[in-house]
Amino acid sequence: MSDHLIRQLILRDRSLTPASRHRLNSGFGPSTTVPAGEDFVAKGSRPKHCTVVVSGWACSYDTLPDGRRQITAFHISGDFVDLQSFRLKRMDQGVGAISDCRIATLSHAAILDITETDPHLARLLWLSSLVDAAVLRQWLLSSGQRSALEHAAHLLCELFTRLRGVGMAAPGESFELPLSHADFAAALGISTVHVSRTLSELRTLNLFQWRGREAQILDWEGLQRVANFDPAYLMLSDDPR
Amino acid sequence: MSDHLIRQLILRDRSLTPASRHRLNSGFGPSTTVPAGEDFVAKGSRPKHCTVVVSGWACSYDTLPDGRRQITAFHISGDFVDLQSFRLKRMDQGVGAISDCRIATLSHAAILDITETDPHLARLLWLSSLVDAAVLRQWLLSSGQRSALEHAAHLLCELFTRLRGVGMAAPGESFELPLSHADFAAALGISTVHVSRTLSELRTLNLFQWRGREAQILDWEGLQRVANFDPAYLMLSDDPR
DNA sequence: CGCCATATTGATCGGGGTCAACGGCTGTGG
DNA sequence: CCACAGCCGTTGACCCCGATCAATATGGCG
Repeated sequence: MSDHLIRQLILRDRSLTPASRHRLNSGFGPSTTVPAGEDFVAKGSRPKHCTVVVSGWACSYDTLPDGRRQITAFHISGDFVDLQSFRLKRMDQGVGAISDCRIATLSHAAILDITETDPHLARLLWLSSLVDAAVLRQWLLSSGQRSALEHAAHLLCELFTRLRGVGMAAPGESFELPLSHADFAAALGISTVHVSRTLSELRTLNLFQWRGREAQILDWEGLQRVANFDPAYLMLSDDPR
Repeated sequence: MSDHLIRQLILRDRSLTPASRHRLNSGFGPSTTVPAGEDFVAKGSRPKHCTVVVSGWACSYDTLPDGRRQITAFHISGDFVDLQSFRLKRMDQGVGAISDCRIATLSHAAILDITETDPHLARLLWLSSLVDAAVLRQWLLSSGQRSALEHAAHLLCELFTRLRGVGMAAPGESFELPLSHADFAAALGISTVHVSRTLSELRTLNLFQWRGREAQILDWEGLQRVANFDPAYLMLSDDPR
């Protein structure tokens, strides 16, 4: 179990005690691997545990009967992919691997026990699901009000900020973005053709470039300005403001 | 304090004890009134309590600097409007009254105490925020993939089902829908002009009609079919399935 | 090397936006 | 009791962002 989960939690609450950290870590089973493209949580299932991404990229998605597909979240190293399953019981969406992934699970029984005996840690898990919801609200704002260019820029700002939170990206450097244009399109709610045109516009504006699995932000200030991005909702920095 | 909040919680967990119910209820301050159109939770504020709608309709929304506005949730009687403020501290959106509202508040201190000493009730509050997130995922799916007609139908199905949950709507009867077309448009992410056209199409299809504040579903099965609506995500029925 | 996925580019189409004029309701003051 | 204002909803005309269709690169991999 990599420590990216703990690292994210500490970014959100410095007062997490070593005892709680250890307790959380020791609750996980051994990590397993999932090949790219394979689902590891099925829509409609009733999981008995919650899953964390240890390495690689995954996404949550929902589909309409005729095949239209909406990605509702991207999950990177250290993210819970289905914390909601602890209480919702039945998955209202599927979760699949985008790249080859390693994943680890924490049983619902263990989480129940945390809520009974470690309220501080329990509140932190609750916070984690609240941040997921805050991200969803931003996606909804983007989907409803932002243009394709603004929407793409905003999503890239979000992903970069989150990757930075677990040390997988740094300002000025390129970072790994193992998505296909089809994934990106399913997250933005636009066609793959328009993804291609939108990315080429971002490149033309000297804001962002992406070739294969390697992406790079060329103008961080400019990209945030286009997107109207404010990272506060991600709760990944300690500055109290 | 009306009992719609408790009613909703019990729909989601029958095992809520009378002691917990009483404890929750007695934590609320006296209810106050808010006139239609007025905001009662400001974006960027740091609330010290969470607010519940006792009667009337409210909405959460976010705006872009140039004025584009996205409603992210409608709140009816018995709904928490900002449960996330308990942990997120800073509101990432505003909440305003759509019709004249009565509201009541529960201090963060009281919620903190609940998490320390009544884990069962705490889990139920957590569930409540998880259902809010499930609703958001449906809104995102609608916004990204459904046509305006499907999207409108889906939102109407959601609202009707939730109103029924608190006894404010019944199959075959008309119900109060105190929204303007502008509100509806800001929730769907379309223009008011297109709201008008879309509603007129629903009327033409004999699915739904709405005049002034009074709305009526003409064909519940048909409306759900157009919307591809499955109420399971709202967690408002007890059937275990 | 050749295959199949994925990405790009061009041409055309269409859902929904924008602009504008009009109609209907409600409230307020004369 | 009417006049009129203001807001909200409706309808028509036209426009544009992004969808769709189609042809053409590109590239990872057996």
